[in-house]
Amino acid sequence: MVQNISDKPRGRPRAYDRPTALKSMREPFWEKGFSGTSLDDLSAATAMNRPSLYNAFGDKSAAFMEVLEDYIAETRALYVAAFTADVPLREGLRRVYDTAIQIYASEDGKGRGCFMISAALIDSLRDREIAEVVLKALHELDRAFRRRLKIAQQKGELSPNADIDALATVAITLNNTLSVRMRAGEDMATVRKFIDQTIGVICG
Amino acid sequence: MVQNISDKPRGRPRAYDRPTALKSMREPFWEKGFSGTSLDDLSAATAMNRPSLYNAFGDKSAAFMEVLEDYIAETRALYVAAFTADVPLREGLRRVYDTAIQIYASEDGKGRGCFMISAALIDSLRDREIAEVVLKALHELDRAFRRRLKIAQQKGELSPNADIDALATVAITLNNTLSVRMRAGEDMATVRKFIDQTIGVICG
DNA sequence: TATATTTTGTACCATTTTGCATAAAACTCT
DNA sequence: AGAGTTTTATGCAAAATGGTACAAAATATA
Repeated sequence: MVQNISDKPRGRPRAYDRPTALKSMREPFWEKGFSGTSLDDLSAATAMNRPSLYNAFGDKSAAFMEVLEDYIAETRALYVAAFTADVPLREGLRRVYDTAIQIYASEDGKGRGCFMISAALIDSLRDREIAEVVLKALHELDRAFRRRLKIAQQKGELSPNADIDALATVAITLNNTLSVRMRAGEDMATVRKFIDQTIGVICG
Repeated sequence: MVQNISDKPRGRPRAYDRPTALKSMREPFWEKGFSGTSLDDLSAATAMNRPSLYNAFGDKSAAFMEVLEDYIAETRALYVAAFTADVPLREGLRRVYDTAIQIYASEDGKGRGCFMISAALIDSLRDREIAEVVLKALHELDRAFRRRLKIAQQKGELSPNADIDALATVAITLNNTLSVRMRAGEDMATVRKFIDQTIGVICG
């Protein structure tokens, strides 16, 4: 018997929206990391009380993993849009890095970096699953950069002799560095200069 | 009146060596971060009891700052040695990255990344002083890369037309990325490939 | 309206954590 | 040897934290 999604469930209706709560938990985790975030922080961020949190997401560790995976899924879509835009390579790369910058900056303008790199990796030694999920997502981005440069080469935007994988590595390392620098509070002029310089090296 | 360093102090002698204790505290902080490390962890790592820790380093926050600054001072010396070696650029860059890899790998072979990037930056939003210290140290490394490439250009190892600052940025972003990837458990073959590829792009 | 069901809100418990108080220990100086 | 000084060791108090029990609230169904 399949549960009809439109059936209203039996008991008291939930006061929270699960996807919204996930995004709300992202904030304290992003700012303070797993260990630095208390259940009270999560409770305050989501406006849910503790038992509801447990019922919805399990313990703190499970909640963090789900927030991490939700972040990856959400940002993947943003990156894909930038990577698949049918524009010249220079403009394409710029869109990818603009996407990164937008993700890595919090709404108040303060940089906080990539959630994976800035907030999740600290626990990669304690929790192997975190390391695996993050590494897999990083590799997915790596492949996207390589694909993008290969397409550019096929279109004649890059020399047929160019070492595409090596240039992709240059593009990849910038992306990881953007996270590090924005979390460290690097001024945006420097960040943009890094981007311009790297695109210059890649596109010649 | 200047205190004679050879004078034995008056009371019960310390059972710990301050610099050694600093390095011991580095381990749990590196692995678990500031929030994830308890005073019991520090006590166990240093074999000092709590009151001695307080007397020697102040509270946990002050201890972390001192560990961070000690790490920066120690690794600075290692990097300087690599940067100032009188060898061809390719070899010089390789030595710098070999230094980084050695620092970023723990003794049991598991990668843990740069202490600043992997362990300190998570608290950069909470503690502005951490952000400032880390950013300053990153900039110092940035300048070292630029200087090294400038020297190579003067020696004719790089084209007079080459955009040295742009190439330095490529070198810099690899270094930051090495930390990220090693913390994420990237396999060393991939890490070394990143290095080879980046050196290839810089040195042509 | 009564009952079953699910969520919410309050309160609570056990553990961990930070920080400190106090006395014993180990040393120097007189 | 005795007094003075500094560190160590034990232990404790207050607060924070993770997790849960339980009754009240809100809904669908009979």
